[in-house]
Amino acid sequence: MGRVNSKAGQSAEIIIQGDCIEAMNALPEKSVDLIFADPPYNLQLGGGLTRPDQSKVDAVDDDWDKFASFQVYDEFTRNWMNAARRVLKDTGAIWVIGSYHNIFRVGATLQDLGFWMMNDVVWRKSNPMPNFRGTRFTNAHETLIWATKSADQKKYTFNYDAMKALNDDLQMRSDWLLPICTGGERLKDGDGDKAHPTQKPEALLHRVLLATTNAGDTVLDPFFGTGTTGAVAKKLGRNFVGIEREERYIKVARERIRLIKTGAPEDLKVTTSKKAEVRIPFGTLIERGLLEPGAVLTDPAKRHAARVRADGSIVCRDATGSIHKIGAHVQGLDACNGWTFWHFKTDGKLKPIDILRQKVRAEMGEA
Amino acid sequence: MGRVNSKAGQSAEIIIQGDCIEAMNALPEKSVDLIFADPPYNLQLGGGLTRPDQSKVDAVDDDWDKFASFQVYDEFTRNWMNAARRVLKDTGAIWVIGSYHNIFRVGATLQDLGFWMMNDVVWRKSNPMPNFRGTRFTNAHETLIWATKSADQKKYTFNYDAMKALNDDLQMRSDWLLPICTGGERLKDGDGDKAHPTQKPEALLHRVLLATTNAGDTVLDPFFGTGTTGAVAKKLGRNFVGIEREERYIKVARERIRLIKTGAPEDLKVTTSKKAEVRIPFGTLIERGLLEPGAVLTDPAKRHAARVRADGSIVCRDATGSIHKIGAHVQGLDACNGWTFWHFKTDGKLKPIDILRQKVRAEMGEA
DNA sequence: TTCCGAATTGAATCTGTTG
DNA sequence: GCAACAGATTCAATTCGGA
Repeated sequence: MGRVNSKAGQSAEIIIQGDCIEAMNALPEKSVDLIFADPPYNLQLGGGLTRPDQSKVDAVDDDWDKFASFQVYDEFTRNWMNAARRVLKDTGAIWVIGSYHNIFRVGATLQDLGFWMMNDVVWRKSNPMPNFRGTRFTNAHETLIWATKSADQKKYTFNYDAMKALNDDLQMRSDWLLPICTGGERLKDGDGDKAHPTQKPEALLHRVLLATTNAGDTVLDPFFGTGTTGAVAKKLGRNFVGIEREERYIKVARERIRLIKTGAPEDLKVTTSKKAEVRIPFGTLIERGLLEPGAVLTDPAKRHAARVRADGSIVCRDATGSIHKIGAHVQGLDACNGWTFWHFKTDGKLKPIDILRQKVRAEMGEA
Repeated sequence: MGRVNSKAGQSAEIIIQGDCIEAMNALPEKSVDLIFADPPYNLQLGGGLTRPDQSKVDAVDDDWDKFASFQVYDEFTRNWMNAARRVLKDTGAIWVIGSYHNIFRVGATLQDLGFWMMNDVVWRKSNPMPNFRGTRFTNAHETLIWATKSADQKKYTFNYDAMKALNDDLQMRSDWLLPICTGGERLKDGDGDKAHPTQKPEALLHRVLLATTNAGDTVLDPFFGTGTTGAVAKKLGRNFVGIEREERYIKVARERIRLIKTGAPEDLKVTTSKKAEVRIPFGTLIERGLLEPGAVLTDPAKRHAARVRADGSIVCRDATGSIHKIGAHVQGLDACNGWTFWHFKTDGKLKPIDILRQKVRAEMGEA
């Protein structure tokens, strides 16, 4: 076990190689604001699975997902959660993600240890793997649990208005529709194979960190893998500590995070008060990486320019608000359809942001 | 405790008033096909919970009693689940619905008792109650767990094709979007207040029963409430046994169910899978003269050719065997469905031999 | 270069009957 | 109980290759 990467200064990025329990016990107590944990799911797969076209499904058969029994898994869970609890500030919170194989044990253990559940959140996958044999319902979601350190903890971070802004000025619900991690975001090893079997999408972490941390907070991920938590934390100006046992994952994570740029502080500010109404969640574009925080939008004639912030609000000179509100403001009008007014540059051409919305709609299928 | 309503004949509708554990223990073992359970999680409303030693549990909403209350709840859960397990047929299954307050304990207990999870299913509420104080995500879903009696249980009911038909010919996913129970469906008492605080929508039970029971099966609901399970079971031609402690809920349930009419048998038929159809050996086609010995079969691209022999085996170059074996062999695969792979020429066109099988099935159906 | 069809792939507790 | 074998079974998104 050893510290791999540590940077002093305004942004701490720490990756520790080793067992997560030992590593957490070596950290100062009550030192982190949020823990995001993606522990092994304890899948119990039978023989090989083939698709109808007889191709083979690449199973998660790694050693780190092998447990002898529920009892052994529960003990593992209690141990890492106790270590996590120690390093968590009293005002801190924890997120754990899992599937039906493990999430009920995870949830019960959280409660047993005194964590207090705020929500269970369902990640609905827009493109899950089908059930090839027609034996069950398509396993189309995973479950996240968000819990504070204790029941009597009244202070915790929840950026309610930022979530609302991200969701078209409707309260963010407990079910989130997001695609799984594929395409360019999916990290590959030298052979072109996936670098990690269970890489999570950045959009998921974006929402988690935006909702329950503030810029400058420290996020701990005890099952760091290829570093999605670190990548999004850096992008959003949060400090992070990642712990990972496998050197090969750390290597990938370091290179990945090296290339990430932190958004400018003014872009990372999130809405703290009510804003004008919007119809389509513009924030989804940022969450999904179609626009970066800090991206510049202009009108077709380039008379006005605005900067995009992480929660989907935009800034033009002194004014902050939705794409519609700011669009109306700069034109001196009462109303404006921001989707067609604001443009972004791609391939040297200005295009309305509405084409990005269409892209998202196409990807997400139903509303 | 007493039996309130029992009807002999083709459709059994039984409502039992009393404690669900005692009542289940009084039923014959291995007698029900499906259990649907909506257990209480608010221990105060659950009322009359007792510890194993029969001592009364007092108010459990104080922080100091959180751990004690989880233990008591787990004990309660183990007790009713064990009783449920006893009355369940070996081919039977159980559904349990809950929210984050109790579902993790319920799920872990199911696993501890040997039930085998098939899916966790998310009921997404299209019209959830908002979070008025803006302190959390809108609690917009509940979780259902579908589990069979044991891991090595190979036979269970899942009407895959019926679910697929219900979902526009796409596999039914594990997330279901349904409205909460309101309007005319919501039962009221004499004062116009809701008769039961957590009445479930019939649409939810409709999907559960259609997916995992057949007409004529017996469904048990140990927390019957105002009888949604019974109402839908009757509508769909399933027998049911409902157990409920409170007389006032039973009264409402009886009147409700009395008004329900069972659908006509032909309307209750659902789309079935090919697996359920009669098996036709390939040799039958030759026997019946639909293919002559010596007939030539090819794949759609005409890359491979095989000759049919009198006993239903086929020959391709040196290899002899079943249509499936040879189909797999020539493609270099482990398996192949010979019915759809091999084609024969008729009217100058290539057609899969599967249409001949369909012809035989149609003829057998008439006979 | 662009467009269209084919191929690939993702945290999966993934068959049933006969001999 | 195990081996052999029949034969049923997939959605969304991206990438690749040929026209």
